[in-house]
Amino acid sequence: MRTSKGPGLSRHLLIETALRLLDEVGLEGLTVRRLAAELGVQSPALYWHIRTKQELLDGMADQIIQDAGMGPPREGETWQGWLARRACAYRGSLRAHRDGARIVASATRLEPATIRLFDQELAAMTEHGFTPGLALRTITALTQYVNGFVLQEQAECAEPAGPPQERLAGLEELLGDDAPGTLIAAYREEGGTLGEHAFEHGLRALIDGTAAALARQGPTRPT
Amino acid sequence: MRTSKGPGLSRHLLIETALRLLDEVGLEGLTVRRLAAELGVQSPALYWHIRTKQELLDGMADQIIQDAGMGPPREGETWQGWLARRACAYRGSLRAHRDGARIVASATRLEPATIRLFDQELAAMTEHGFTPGLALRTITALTQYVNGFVLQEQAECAEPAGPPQERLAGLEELLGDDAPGTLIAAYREEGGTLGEHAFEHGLRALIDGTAAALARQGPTRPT
DNA sequence: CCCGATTCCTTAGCGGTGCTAAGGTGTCAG
DNA sequence: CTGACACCTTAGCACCGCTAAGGAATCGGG
Repeated sequence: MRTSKGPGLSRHLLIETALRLLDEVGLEGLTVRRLAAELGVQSPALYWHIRTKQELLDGMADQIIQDAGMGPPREGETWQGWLARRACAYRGSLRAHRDGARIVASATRLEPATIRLFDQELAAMTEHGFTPGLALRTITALTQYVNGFVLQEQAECAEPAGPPQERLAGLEELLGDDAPGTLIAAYREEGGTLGEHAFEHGLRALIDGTAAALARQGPTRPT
Repeated sequence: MRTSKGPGLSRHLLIETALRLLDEVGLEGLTVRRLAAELGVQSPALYWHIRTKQELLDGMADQIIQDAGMGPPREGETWQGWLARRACAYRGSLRAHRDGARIVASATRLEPATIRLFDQELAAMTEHGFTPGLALRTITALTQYVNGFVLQEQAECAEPAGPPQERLAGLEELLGDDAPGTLIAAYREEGGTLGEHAFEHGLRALIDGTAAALARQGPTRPT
């Protein structure tokens, strides 16, 4: 399989290939042997570049987070606009790979570079009047919200049932015919189960609520 | 091990025992063989009562959710107070079992009874002026927020590092000494990483933001 | 130029996993 | 008494993450 000399493999190549393979076979199908085959190599070869499979998953999670292209707000951007853009970019990055949210949620340790980026974001928020603690609480809440949301999104579309109509039909016979069926009405009102509407609702609520908390804590150094 | 006659096993007993075992050995240690041993039985015996391990996990998730004791608001309770109480109860139920959030997040299907309860909650919200869609968006956002939050909480306390101090020391050498270190300041300001403060921040923000959305959508039938 | 050290991959295999096939044993209806 | 059924056992398959040991290639120092 391999053509010439040189190291051939590398930690980064493992992560890149694993992310590509993930889209094909999903998290359950992503085994060390399968990844090795994809790289034209025997499975123990991978353990020269990673200590454990979890370390590979951590690397994949870090890559997904980095790919979101987050970071401090741009010049002239309000913190509200920045947080919204950041959350959407993060969600997009999670959704860019099959089971992306599960990968990130299962990560145990992130790269120092990622944590430093994180730190810069917090620092930027303090310049907008945030206390360090409030800044941390805010992005923690936002991050966990996005994680949970995409986790659910990807869990649903992984099920065999065709998302839009079949699920609704199943619901109708589930709830008694005489039941109020508010869930069904809600499904009809929304497009599918969740979707953009639900995400933006929670996102806007979190940001607006944070603005209120910011005003509450102490309107020092407004920007 | 088993003493007498009778079926001995049952789907419900499997789930109950699995939840107890989960607290001992964690999700990684929860294997079919281990659970069978706990029940004094050979592992294939379990497959008479469940079709697959995933079905067992689904049952466990459903049990965890049921144990939260959710449901429509009490008499005289504001919907804000109800949502807050509900979210806290849900979080408590997730945290009541080791890896509880991971169990619920990995669930693919819930019992009809649980979905009906869900439907009743939505119906109650419409009586407070919510549109079915807004009601669904709201509890979806809240649920996903709690899921993500507890997932992170339980992922952290599972790590070997002593949560309070060691983590902080590790951070200090991670970020350069000359860096602003807003993260460190935030950690100091908060107790630990996350905790009650951060959870309540997001919770309050979501509820307040929902109130704004409710007022925005149409102040019909206020209560 | 040779030779030991180092890097990177191979073959073989261990203990474990979820799950299935086939067979036994008890209970109970006819 | 007997057949049917519910429930559990023994045996084992295919796969998993990971380790031990060794071989081939490369490279720096004498």
